[in-house]
Amino acid sequence: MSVAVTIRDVARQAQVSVATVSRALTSPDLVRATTRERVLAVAADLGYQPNLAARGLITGKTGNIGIVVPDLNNPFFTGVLKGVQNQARMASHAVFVADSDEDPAAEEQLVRAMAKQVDGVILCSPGIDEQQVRELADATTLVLLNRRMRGVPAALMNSGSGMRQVVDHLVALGHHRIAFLNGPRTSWSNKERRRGLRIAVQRHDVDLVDMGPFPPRYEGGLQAADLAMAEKVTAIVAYNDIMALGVLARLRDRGVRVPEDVSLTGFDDLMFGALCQPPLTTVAMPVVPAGRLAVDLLLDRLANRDAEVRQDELDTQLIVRATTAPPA
Amino acid sequence: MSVAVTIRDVARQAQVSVATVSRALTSPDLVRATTRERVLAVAADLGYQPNLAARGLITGKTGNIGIVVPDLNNPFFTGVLKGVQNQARMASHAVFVADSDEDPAAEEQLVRAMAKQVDGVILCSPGIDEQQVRELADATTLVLLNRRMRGVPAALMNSGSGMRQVVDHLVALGHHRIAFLNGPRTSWSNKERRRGLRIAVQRHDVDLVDMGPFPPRYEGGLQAADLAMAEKVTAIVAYNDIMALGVLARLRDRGVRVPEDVSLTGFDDLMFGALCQPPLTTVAMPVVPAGRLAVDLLLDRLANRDAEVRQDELDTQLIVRATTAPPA
DNA sequence: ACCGTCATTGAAAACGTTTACTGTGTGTTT
DNA sequence: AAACACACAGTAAACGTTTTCAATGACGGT
Repeated sequence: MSVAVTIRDVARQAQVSVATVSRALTSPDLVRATTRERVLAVAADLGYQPNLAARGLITGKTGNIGIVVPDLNNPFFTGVLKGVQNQARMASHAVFVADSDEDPAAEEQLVRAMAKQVDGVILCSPGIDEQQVRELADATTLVLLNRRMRGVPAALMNSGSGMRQVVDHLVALGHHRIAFLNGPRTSWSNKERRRGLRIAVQRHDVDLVDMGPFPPRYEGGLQAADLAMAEKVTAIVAYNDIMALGVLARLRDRGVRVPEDVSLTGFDDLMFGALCQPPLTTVAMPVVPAGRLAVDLLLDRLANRDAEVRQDELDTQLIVRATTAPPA
Repeated sequence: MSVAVTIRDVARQAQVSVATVSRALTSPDLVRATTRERVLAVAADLGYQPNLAARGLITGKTGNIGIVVPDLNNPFFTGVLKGVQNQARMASHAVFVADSDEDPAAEEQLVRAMAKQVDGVILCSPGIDEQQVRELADATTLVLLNRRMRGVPAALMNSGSGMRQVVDHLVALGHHRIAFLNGPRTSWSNKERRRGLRIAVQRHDVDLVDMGPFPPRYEGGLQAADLAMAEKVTAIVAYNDIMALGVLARLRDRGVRVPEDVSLTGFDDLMFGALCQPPLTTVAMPVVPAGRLAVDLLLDRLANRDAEVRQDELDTQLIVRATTAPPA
């Protein structure tokens, strides 16, 4: 455990005042070149790293950003986290992460706890209610991810467009009766996907069977599969990949062939969709870019607090693999 | 954006000195009950939250812990992260996370950058070399995850025991010639798994074909599958689940049936191993508990710096699913 | 009545920075 | 030659806490 080297140590060894050291490091143009170099050399030599806490105390900026997600085991959120991490590093910011275990109450508390230690927080919370989000936006600088709300900056993914691509694809294959397996009704994502789907469907001659809600997990898919088959649909659009995998497993157990007997699509493009058999047709969500974008929006907002509120939308992309085909 | 309320505001409103407020919050028994209550009431009323940075400045403790992982997209590490997050929250610590993108150089730099802002860091770094880890251990309080090193606390998972269970299982099924597909040679995990395998194999009459190294990913499995089949083995033990999935896909494409023609095992028990077809026999790593344990070890060490170095080991568990069967 | 103990509080120093404010000297303009 | 601007560097105040030290008063024992 090496003892901490402070700005004072550097100052002494470089024969200057602490102010000069500080300036040499943070506003180089304020000190003469020769002095600056001497200071920097000493600093490097001693392995000096400024104490961010002390700096933050006076500047009011911590150089940290926070992100709270509902579940770190969900690849969707870790993708986002990866993007956040990455972009934050580029801007030499550190990242606080908190996992709420899908508990909206915890989410609110976590954001508040973070608020003191970060310049702003990125909130991935499909569940928490609008009123509370607004209060949080008051308490700290907030950026929402994959959720739109008036007056709050947001990094969005255009799932409507993804759903349109799905429908166009299925219709082109000749499907006329399609089931949608809803995820949680209250989730912003589900609303968006459902909305996109309905709009897309209206442009074609297609029956949409709106089913659920189901838990957005493997088990939800197992349960939904039989219900969907009973509706005599020729294609099933699942709320997300994990559910689709559940559907796939249940259909296989029942001897229903995919895509020969029924087509199936997922949403999110989690890695294992590509690895399973047959590989899953799905919509790729730009999660990592979205994480990046969220950081940009946050930093942007911090830089000039009274610019217009940006809500940027990233495009999604249909990935056609092997679970979709013309109906029998 | 609410203005920050400081300890001074509380002091003024409660008609006491700042010292008393501080005491009321951090060492309640030092102030008279009636005063304490008044202070606490005012604090709650104003929504006062102490500024951790300022506190840290004087106490030397930040109340934060850091974790650096090679890849946030790898479920193994996010499992650990989840455990860390969880346990840290219990101890009211916040968590810094950094993703090194598998770059050992970045890992070192990230740990150093974190060092100033955290009380200690948990390092999940199979790759970084021992000398550097030692230097880092000097710079901050370090706990290693899934890697053993003299003098450094570590949260370990007993992969040796997992490998023994795999071998016993395969031998019981009647296998005599088994391939092991190595992951990266330098990785501590690979060494451990390989060591466990070799020891287990010696107790039986079994030929072990030691192959690789292969990249520990899907593509590595694709590549390894053909090589392993050429060795006329009846069972393949892959370094991890992702590789095993690659093997599975390649074998299916070649028309080799699993488990009828060849048995296959993975390692890690990532979720999708259970979801694929056929479900993968593998070894479950207690990743979340390991994350928890790491936090405990870290906090322990911080509490009394000169206690003995703990290196605790968690048990692994063979999960028999459908990719293993008696040889043809 | 005096002394010592103890509980309770306040004043002020410290933590490691940044940043106004001040003070030098140098060069340029008149 | 005087005046002035300016580049550079130092002094000290601030940021929001915790903690040492000292002060006050109450109380019990002699």
